Order: sequence, then C-alpha cells, then structure tokens
Amino acid sequence: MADNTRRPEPRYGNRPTMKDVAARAGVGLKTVSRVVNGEPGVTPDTERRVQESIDALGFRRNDSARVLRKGRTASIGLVLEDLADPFYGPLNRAVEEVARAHGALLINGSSAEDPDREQELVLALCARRVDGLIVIPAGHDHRYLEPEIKAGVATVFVDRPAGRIDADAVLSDSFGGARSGVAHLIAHGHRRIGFIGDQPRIHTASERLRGYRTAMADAGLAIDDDWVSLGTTAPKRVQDAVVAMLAGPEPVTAIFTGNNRVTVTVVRVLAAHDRPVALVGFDDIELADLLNPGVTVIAQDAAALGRTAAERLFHRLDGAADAPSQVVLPTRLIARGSGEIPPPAEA
Amino acid sequence: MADNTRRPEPRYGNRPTMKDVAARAGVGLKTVSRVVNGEPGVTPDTERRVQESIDALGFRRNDSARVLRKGRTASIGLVLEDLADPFYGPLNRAVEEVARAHGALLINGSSAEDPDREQELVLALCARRVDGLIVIPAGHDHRYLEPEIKAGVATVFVDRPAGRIDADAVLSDSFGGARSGVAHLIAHGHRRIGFIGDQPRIHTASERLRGYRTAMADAGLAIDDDWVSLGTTAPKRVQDAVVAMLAGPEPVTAIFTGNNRVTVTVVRVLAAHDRPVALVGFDDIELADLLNPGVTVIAQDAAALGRTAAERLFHRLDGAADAPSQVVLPTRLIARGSGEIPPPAEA
DNA sequence: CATTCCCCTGACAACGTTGTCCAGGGCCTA
DNA sequence: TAGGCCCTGGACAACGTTGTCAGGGGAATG
Repeated sequence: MADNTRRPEPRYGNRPTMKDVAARAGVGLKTVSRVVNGEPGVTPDTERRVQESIDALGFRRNDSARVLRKGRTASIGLVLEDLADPFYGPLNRAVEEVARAHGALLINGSSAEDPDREQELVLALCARRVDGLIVIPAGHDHRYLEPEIKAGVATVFVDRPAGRIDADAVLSDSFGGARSGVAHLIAHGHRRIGFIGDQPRIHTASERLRGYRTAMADAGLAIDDDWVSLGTTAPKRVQDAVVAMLAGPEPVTAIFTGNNRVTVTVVRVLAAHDRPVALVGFDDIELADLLNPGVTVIAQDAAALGRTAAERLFHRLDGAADAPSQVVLPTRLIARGSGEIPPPAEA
Repeated sequence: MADNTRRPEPRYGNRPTMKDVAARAGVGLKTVSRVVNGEPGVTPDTERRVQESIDALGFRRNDSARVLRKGRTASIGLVLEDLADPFYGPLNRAVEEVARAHGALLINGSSAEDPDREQELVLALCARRVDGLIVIPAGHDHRYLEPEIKAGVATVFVDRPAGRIDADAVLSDSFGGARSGVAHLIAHGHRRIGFIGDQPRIHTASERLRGYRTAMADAGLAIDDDWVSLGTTAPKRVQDAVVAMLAGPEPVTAIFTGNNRVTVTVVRVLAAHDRPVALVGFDDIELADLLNPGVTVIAQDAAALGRTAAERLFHRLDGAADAPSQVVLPTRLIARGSGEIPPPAEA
C-alpha cells in the first residue's frame, strides 16, 4: 500500500504554512510567528529574510488555527430579522463600525422572523465561538442561550427584549413613542383612530399597541374592535385592513401604523383614497418629507440602537460583569403634515 | 514559582470539550465525535449516554478546531460598499439566502468606498479562510488577491468588475441603462440634459456617464461642460451641482442622476424649484411612485445581482473551473412621470 | 581574560477536533 | 467447535498556530 495517500482531504489549496516559510527562510517556526505578529526580538536581518519568504510564498496566517490556540475569535455575531429591511441597514452599519473599532469582524444573518431559524443561527455562531452576540430576537424563549452565556458568550438583545432569560437589551421607547403619536392625532381633533400593527407576538408590536390604547384611554376615548388590526406586514393584509377601517358608517379619521413597512403600504392606499385621512407612522421612512402630505412619524434612531448595543457588548467583553440592564432610547415625533390633517367636520 | 499559572489566557470561559464529555460518559473521544456528527457505528445505548453528557455539560462543538482539521470553513465573505445603503440590503439578503441554502455562514463588512479598507477587509476574510468571497470593489487594483485566488479562494465581484485581474463578475448594464434613460428624456423633447453622477473612478459611475454621452451623441446633441457633474454623493455637493445647472441663461431642462443617493437629493432640490425639470434616475427608490411627479428610474435588480453572484460562487466551490466570466444583468426603465415632463416651450 | 547578563532564536507542547487504524467481542457459518 | 467476519469503540496523530522555556552567542563589566 502506497503511503502517498496520507493527505486526508482537499485542504486549503495547499496554502503555505509558517513551517514552509520557516524552512525557506532557514529559521525556526517561532521566529516566523514573531515576524508575522510584529513581536519584538528579531534581528532586522532575520526579519527581512522571513518577510521575503512570506511574500514569495504568498503566506497568510491561518486565523482558524490562531483562534484555536488563543481562545478569542475577534468576531461578533449579529442576528437580525431581515437584512433587506431598510430599518436594519443603519443598525447593521453602526454595529460594524463599533466592531471594526475593536478589531472584530462581523458575522451576520437573518432570522426571517422565524424563532427556529433564529436559534439555529445563534447556535451556529456560538459553535464558531464568536466572542459576543447581538440579537434582534424573533422568538420568545431564549433559555437555549443560557449555557452559552454562562460559558462566556456576551449577549446583547436589540430592538426587543430577551424572552425568559435575564440579559442586556437596548430598546426604543415603543410604548412612549406610540402613545405620543396617537396623542398627537387626538390633539388634532381625531376621535376615531385606527391602529395597524405587526404580529402581536412581536414585543415592539404589542408595546406600540399598548401605547395606542393608553393614549386613547388617557383621552377618555373608547376603542372599537374594528379599529385595531394586527398581523403580518404583507401589503395585501395591510391594504385590506385599511380598506375595512375606512368603510362602514363610522370610518376612522386617522390611522396610526406600527412600523415602516406598514406605513409604506398605508401611504399607498391612502394616496388612492378620496377623503384625506390623517396618518402617523412608527419609524421614519426615506423621502417621507417629499410626499404630499409629508408623513408624520415617530422616528427611532436605528444607528444609535446598534451603536449602543455594540458598545455595551464590547464593554462586557472588556470584563464588565454588572447585572444585565435594559437601555431604552427615546423616540422623536417628526411632524410633516399627514399627522396634522384635521378630521372632517362631523355631519 | 507556582505551576497553577499554566493556563496561558482567558479561554472560552472553560467550555467543556469532547474530552470532558467522553470522560463523563465513560467512552472514548472518537465515540463522542461520532455522536456529535451523527456518524454510524454507535450503539443506541452508548449514544444515549453520550447525549446525556452533552446536555448535562452544555457542550457545543468548537467549529474553530473543526475548521482547522477539515480545511473548509463553510463560510463566505461579503464585502460591500455601505451596509446602510438601501440598495445593498436586498443584495445582502439574497447572498445570505443562497449561502444558507449551502449551509454556509456569511461574514460581512463595508469598505466605505475606501480601497485600503476594502483590501484590509478582504485579506482579513482570507485569513479566516472563508471558502469564498463576494466583493463589491472600491479599488481598482485587485492584484493583491492573486495569491489568494491561486490558493483556492473562490472570488466573485459584483456591481463593478475587478481591477487588473481576471475574475468572475456580475454586473448591471450601467451603460445600456443610462443610455436608454437619457434617450427617454431626448424622446420627450429635451435637448439640454444634465448628468450628476458619482466619482468617476467608480466603474458604474463612468459607465453611466458613457451611456449618457452615447445617447446624446446618438441624437446628435452636443454636451456643454457645465452639464456634467461628477463627485461624491454628499447632499451638499449634489445640491450645488443641481443649482448650477439650473442657473444661467441656458439651464438644463432635464437631469439624469447616476445613482439612488444622488436621485434622492435631486428630488429634494427640484421639489423646491419653481420650474418643472424632468428627471430620470439610475436605481429605483422606495416610494418613488408616490411622489408628485413619480420618479422615473432605471431599475436594477439588486437581489438578482446578489443571487447570481452567490450561485456563481458556490458553483465554483463545487468544483467548476471554467474561465472567469462576466454576467451582465439587464436594467428596466420604469416611467412614473418625472421623466415624461416636456421641456418648457422655447422663447 | 573571565564572568555575567541580555538578546535572539528555536524546540516543544498544547489548543479541540477528525481521519486512520487496530483491537476485542459477538455472531454466523461450516 | 473453530474460523472468520462484522460491528463497536478507542488510541493516536495531525491540522497551523502561539506560549513557554532553555540554549547559545556576543557585549559589557570587573
């Protein structure tokens, strides 16, 4: 039996290793390591020889091996709901900037709002031994993360709190934002106000609904069952909801929308509607100022969410061991016109 | 000197390893490996014992070690220009979906349009031994990638071709799209048409400029130097360009914009302008249909770009060794009103 | 000139996993 | 009953890197 079949697998295209570099330069393995890592204690002459070998062979350090040896991967994981959602773009970018400032790479993926997929993704990241995790949770039970957190994987939740475990979280003030948005509509004379939101199992969605209910109650207004519609953000679903609210003898005169995707669809439907209907939306949307009327929104600062979460994460990685905390960032009402439409004069 | 200082570094919070699991279950190391990987050759009874130990200890396989041993990381790198740019969201998402379908994770980062940062990021990904790379290049010289590609890192460029090396690329038809967009304006009677684009060193920007020039030449129209403005997409810069084009005795009557960010700014400026000015923009923008007038655009399919590139990448990873090729995806003109504004009647 | 000290260098083990190979035991067949 | 085969399980090396430690040579000092 020939023994040239020893190589078990097609390796990394047989990349040169430090051993190869060392052999070519006629030095020891450790000396190469020193040069590669810029450690002191190498003569300029030796260093030059090693560097020459590195360039000639096209050597690049294998970080997998390095990670295995050192125990830190210098990478963090980001699990969000949908990479394509414009709301998460700035958040993603902000996290990346902070990671970069700390010399870490970012591994990310979308859960597509599916708890199983979230878990799968999170655990895959843990198996990669990311140093930390930033998660926009889709599910409501994160006990599966307990062994990981106990084992030292720093974890920060963003946009929505963790379910059934105690963990850091950075949130926007969904309740307060929705409450002030609805109060804004009430202040402009509306009494029949609709709410179209995301699925109630999503924390932000239910908080915003709560804000709506509270604002209505504060003003002593009763809420008709037909005025509240919760469900997916699919355009068809939202469109049907708007149409239903605007039909009948007592249609709503204003609508509060629970997130950017809902808002966009509602704007489209209202543009085709004959009567003006007031609108305030949660989340800012691009070009909202150029529409006619401009769309009044409750803006949250996605970049600040991401930045705050990432900074918290690295703070933990630097050794902070204080109790998990929730940070709530304020929202801001931006009046652009659609929220200031008065209700039609009552018959 | 006490010898309890042997542990060199703060490791992964001392996570249990297969060795720990094996010891607890009273089996050999390889048996644990077999159970973890679902390999055959383990009695149900033994398997149950091992599984119990895994659960009890909270063991999770260390993929770093696995990668080191196996030579494949099951991860791909994506380097794009700006994670926060809405154009790249769907692209990012499409790449992720394909990666997921192939069981790979996605590591990504932004180059911020800085060639040095692009190189730094790409090489960091190579050091991680990603199986493949998808790059939206910021620089024009990718010879630094040659050793990596030779070593087996599959690489596909998207949106812009690679510089000075021969590599796969998936592009949108920038030239043809711009040409047809400008032709559209000409067909609606415009003769003095401005072009506001991104920095000319960016391939798509210069291709779109070329499309503009060709369409003008095709129609026998001369181009005044003042009609062309290239530079960053900073709102201030773009705004100044628009104002300049609309000033003077012979202002442009139509503008073609080179990308989504430029378009957005121009829409804002034109909204405040007294005379109507026709506009066609490269890249679709959200809510473009709801503006008044609707914004006519040359739409490219960002998701298709990402999907095509990722599929090409995995095709290569599956062993395809054909020559590098360029795929050009068509663009689509979407007329919504702004491009169909006629020029003012000449005095 | 001898001694000490420091600087440079390299041998070696270890990180956690998987591929290879071998041993032992049970079962089937002749 | 003996022989052989298959099935299960484990010992061992290797992946490429870095931390530890020890050795060797030169300079500085007495």
